[in-house]
Amino acid sequence: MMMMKMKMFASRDIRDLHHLEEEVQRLQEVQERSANQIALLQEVQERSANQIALLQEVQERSANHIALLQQQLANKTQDIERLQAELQSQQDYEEIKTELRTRAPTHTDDDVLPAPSDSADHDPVIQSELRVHHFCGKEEPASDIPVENMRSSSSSSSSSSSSVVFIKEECEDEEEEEEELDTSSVARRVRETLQKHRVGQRVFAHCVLGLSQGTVSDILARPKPWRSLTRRGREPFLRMKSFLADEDSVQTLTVVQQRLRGIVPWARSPQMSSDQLIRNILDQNRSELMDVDSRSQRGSEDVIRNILHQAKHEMHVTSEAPEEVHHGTLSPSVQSPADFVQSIIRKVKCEMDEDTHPSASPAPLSTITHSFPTDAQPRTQVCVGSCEDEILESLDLDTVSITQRVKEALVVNNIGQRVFGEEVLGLTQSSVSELLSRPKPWTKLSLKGKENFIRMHRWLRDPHSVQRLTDTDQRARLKRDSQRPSDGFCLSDGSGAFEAIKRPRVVLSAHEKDSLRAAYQREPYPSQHTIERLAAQLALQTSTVSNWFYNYRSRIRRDGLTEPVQTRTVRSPASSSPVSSGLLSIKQEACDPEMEEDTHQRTRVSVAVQSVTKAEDLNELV
DNA sequence: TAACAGTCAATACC
DNA sequence: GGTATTGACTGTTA
Repeated sequence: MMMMKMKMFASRDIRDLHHLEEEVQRLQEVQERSANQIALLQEVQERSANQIALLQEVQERSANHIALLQQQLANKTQDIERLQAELQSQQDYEEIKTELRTRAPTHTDDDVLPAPSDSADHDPVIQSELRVHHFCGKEEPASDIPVENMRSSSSSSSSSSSSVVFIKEECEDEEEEEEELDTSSVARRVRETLQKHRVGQRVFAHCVLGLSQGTVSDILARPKPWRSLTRRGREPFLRMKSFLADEDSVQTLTVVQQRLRGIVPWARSPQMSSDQLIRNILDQNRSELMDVDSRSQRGSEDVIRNILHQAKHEMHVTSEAPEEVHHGTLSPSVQSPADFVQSIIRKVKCEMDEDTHPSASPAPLSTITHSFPTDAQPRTQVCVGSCEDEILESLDLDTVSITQRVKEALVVNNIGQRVFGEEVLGLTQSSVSELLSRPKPWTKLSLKGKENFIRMHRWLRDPHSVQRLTDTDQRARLKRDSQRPSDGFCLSDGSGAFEAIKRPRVVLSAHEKDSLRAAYQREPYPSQHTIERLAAQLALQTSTVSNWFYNYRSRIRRDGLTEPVQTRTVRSPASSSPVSSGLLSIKQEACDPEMEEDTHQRTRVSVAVQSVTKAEDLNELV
């Protein structure tokens, strides 16, 4: 009995002991957690202190920028006043006009250029320059047919190509397309002609083919065989053929080139492009509006009239160049003259409002982001002047952090990349996808590339941005649902005029890609001969091969620059790719952009990624 | 003027 | 249906 009682006590003691041990363990855990929390709090406190210090620094920088801006604006105003005085003193306008006309003896300005506006007497310099810009800029004119022998009816140039000035009657002879052209010969002859007459590819590209210089360079350097060209691809060669057949066309192009090189040399520096001229006009508008503000609306009517006047000039340019006129751009979607003029005034005023009230937004970003509209035309870039360039250069955003936060916000709020892209960045879903998954370091971005991150940054800072986007998304969904045709297909305008002829997308096979990759390893910058040989071997078009090399190099570089994830895949050193100055503490070989999924061919290496979060990162401040 | 950066559209993928 | 990829394109840069 005694023994049994002792055993009972013993077992109770053991249980108590276990309980005590568990209690102690729990207490230790609690203690540990508390210690961690204290450490965390200290860290947060420390970080907050740093942020406050940085905020002060940024505020200081802001103040400096504002002072700089004010100084530069004052300087500009003085310059403009001086220039206006000089312009008024110009007495040789008629002489200059005469001289301009005599530059093209067989084709008068009135032939070459669109009808002058009702304000032709405004500014001879701007007039002349705008005319040249108009003539040679990228455009889709319905009636911009400059030279007599270039004339085609406005109705005949309703196709995608603009200029196409040297084709007398486009597609008037359908049978011509049946005739096989020696594209190499045509390209060679065009190259020789351009060289002989010292006409640049840019002028030729815009005025004759309605294409960009880069595209024309490619066409001339690597003409595809006639038989492998699509109808669309044959068009430039037909135009080139007509161009070669018409001596007047060559002469006219020479005149155009000369005009671009040397027209009214006293009006601008040799480096100044027509685009810059338009930019200057907008800068001038801005200064004038600043005058309006600062002088209590004194003379406001004159200023506004002047702006309207200049806007009309721009409209003259852009209405026939609906794509984009750089810098002084206006959205192609702006259709009516009234809208056009209003948009200029609105945007310039908007800029001025923000410039003149810098204190409304303390962060330096506020002084530049006003250039990026919040409406549905985000690609429109107005007046990115030298001041803003300077500010942009001084910024240093953490692109990885921005994209991560944007991605989180989109996921949490169930917002799609498509909506975000269209509403916030003015980009397509695919571009957003690329941007978010592979953000380049800030320092490696061009000015244009930085814009996207500034927009995202601003979007993140805006407390109402998510709600707005959610609303927009819902409205878009409702609209889509209500407009969705029952049969899933409809013509855009009933006439089928806008029905695009879809070109089948080239999809390279695994074998073709392997061959191209192997070729890249041997020769990252293949010669023309190599490209042709590869194209022949793989039965591909030369442009496909060269495009593949361009894209491959580009994406190799991109993947060398961007590494947002903690783990990445790399290939053997033998297939190394160019790497850039590093944000990565351990810089690995850039992975093959087209081998991303092919884990069997690579080793997976964990890479410690150095935190790219810089202390001065503005993101930390918001 | 060749190469590049940025982008789009088609399409593959999940 | 949303996202990622990629061939092709345009405008810019060196």
